[in-house]
Amino acid sequence: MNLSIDTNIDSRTMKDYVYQVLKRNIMELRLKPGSPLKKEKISRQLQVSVTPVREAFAKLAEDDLVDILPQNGTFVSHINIDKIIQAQFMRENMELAVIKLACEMDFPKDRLFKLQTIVKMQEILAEEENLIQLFELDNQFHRIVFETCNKKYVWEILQQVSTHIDRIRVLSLTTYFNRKEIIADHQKIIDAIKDKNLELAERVVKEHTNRIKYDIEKMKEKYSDYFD
Amino acid sequence: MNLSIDTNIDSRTMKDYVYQVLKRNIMELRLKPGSPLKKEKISRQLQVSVTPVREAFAKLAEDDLVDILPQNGTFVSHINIDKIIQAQFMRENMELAVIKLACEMDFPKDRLFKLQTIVKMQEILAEEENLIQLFELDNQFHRIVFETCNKKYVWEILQQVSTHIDRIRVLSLTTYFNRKEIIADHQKIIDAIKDKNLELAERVVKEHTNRIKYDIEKMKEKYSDYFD
DNA sequence: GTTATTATATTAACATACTAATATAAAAAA
DNA sequence: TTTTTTATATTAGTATGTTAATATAATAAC
Repeated sequence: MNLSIDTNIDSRTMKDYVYQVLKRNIMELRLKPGSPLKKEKISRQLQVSVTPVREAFAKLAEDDLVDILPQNGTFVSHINIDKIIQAQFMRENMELAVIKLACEMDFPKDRLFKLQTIVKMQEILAEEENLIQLFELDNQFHRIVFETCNKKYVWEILQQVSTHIDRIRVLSLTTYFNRKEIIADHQKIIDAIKDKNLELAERVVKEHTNRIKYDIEKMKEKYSDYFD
Repeated sequence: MNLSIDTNIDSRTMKDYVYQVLKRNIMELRLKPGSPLKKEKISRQLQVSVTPVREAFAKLAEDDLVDILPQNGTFVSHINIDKIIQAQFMRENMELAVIKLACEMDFPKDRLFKLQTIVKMQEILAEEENLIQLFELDNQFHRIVFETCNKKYVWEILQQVSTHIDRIRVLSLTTYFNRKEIIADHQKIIDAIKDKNLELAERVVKEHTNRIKYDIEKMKEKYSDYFD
C-alpha cells in the first residue's frame, strides 16, 4: 500500500500528476488488484486536495484500471483475461497491418538505423539484466514503426488498450522473460522491412504476439488471485 | 448554440448525463467546431452545478471532442482529417480481422437471422428516409458481428475512435448518403458469412470502407471550415 | 442460534467558493 | 499612427463543505 511517489513527473495539472503516480503504481502492481484506494489518504500522501484525486480516479476508471462503486469505494481493478485477449487481438492485427505498410512503402534509411540502434541497445541491456529499460525500448521500437507509417494515433489508442497487457508483462519481467527471442524478433522485423519481405514480417509478428500469449498463460497460473 | 436536451437519458450520474448531452450535440454538429463551451451557461441550461459539467468536459477532451485551453476556455474541437484516416484504418483492419473469424467459426443461426432482420428493416427505413435510424442500425449490424466473435471490447474501443468518423457521417446524412449501396453491402456480408466465403467478405468490407472514404472527401470540400 | 431491524461510518457525487493564469481591451508611450 | 504597458474580465484548476447512498456492525426479535 506504500505508494512510490515520483515528484519529477512533468504534469501540467495536479490531476495529471495524481493520475500518473497512481497509474504507474497500479501498472507495477505496487497497488494490488482488489485493494481499495482512499481519496483522503492519497490526497494527504500527495499533498493535494481531494478534487484532483477524484478526477484522477475518474480517468483511471476510463482506462479500466480501477472500479468505482458509487457511495462505496474505489478499488484497483482485477486483471481481466478476456480484455487482455481482445487487446492482444487488436494489437496483433494492427501490428500486421502496419508492418504491411512498412514493407510496401519506402521506409526511410534513418528510421531503419534508429530501429537497428534500439536492437543493439537491447542486446546490451539484456546482458545487464536491466529489464525495465528493455521493456521501454520494446515499446519504443514498435512506436517508431507506427509513426513512420503515419499511424501515430493508432499507436496511442493501442497503448490505451495495452494497459491490461502491460500489467502482465510487468509481472513476467520479475519472474520470466523471453528476452533473447524478443530481441531476435525485432532484428527479423528490421530485415523484413529492409528486404520488403512481407511474408517473413507477418510470420515474425505472429510469433512475437504468441510469445506474449504464452506469458499470459504462465502469469495466470502463478498469480491467479490478481485475475477475475 | 441552442442545445438539444434529452431528459430521458439513462445516466447514473449527472456527469454522465452532461457528457451524453454534450457529446450528442457535438456529434450532430449542433455545436459547431471552434465554438466555445461555457461551464456556467451549460450548468444553468442543464440544471446542475459546474462540477459535473467540468468533469464532462474532461471526458469529452479524452475523446478529442473538445479542446481545453487552461485558464482560457473549452472549445468544440475541429474535425481532424488525419485522425479520421487513422481511425478508418483501424476500423477497416479490425473489421477484416473479425469478418475472417466470422467466416471461420460456426456463426450461430439466430445471429444470422438477427443480421438479416436488420437489413430488412434498413430497406424499409431507406424508403421512409428515416436516416438517423438507418445510421443506428448500421452500427448495430457491425456490433452484432463483433459480439458474436467475442470481440465486444474491440468494438467499444472502435466506437471511441469512431467519434471522429461519425461527425462526418452525420454531416453526410443531411446531404448525401449512399444508402442502397450500404444496405446491399450488409446483405453481401451476411451471405459471405453464411457461405464461409472469406474472399467475398473481404472484398465487400473494403468496398464498404471505401464508400466512407469517399464521403469524407465530399464533406471536406463542402464544410472545410469544420476541419483543421 | 438465526434472522430481521436499526444505527453508524464511510464514501462518491455534487455544490459552492477561491486562486492563479490568460486574453482582451484600454491607456500610455514612442 | 504604431507599439508597449497596464487594467479588467473570464476561465480552468483547486479547495472545502454538504448530501445521499451503501456497507458493516450492533441490536432486537424470533
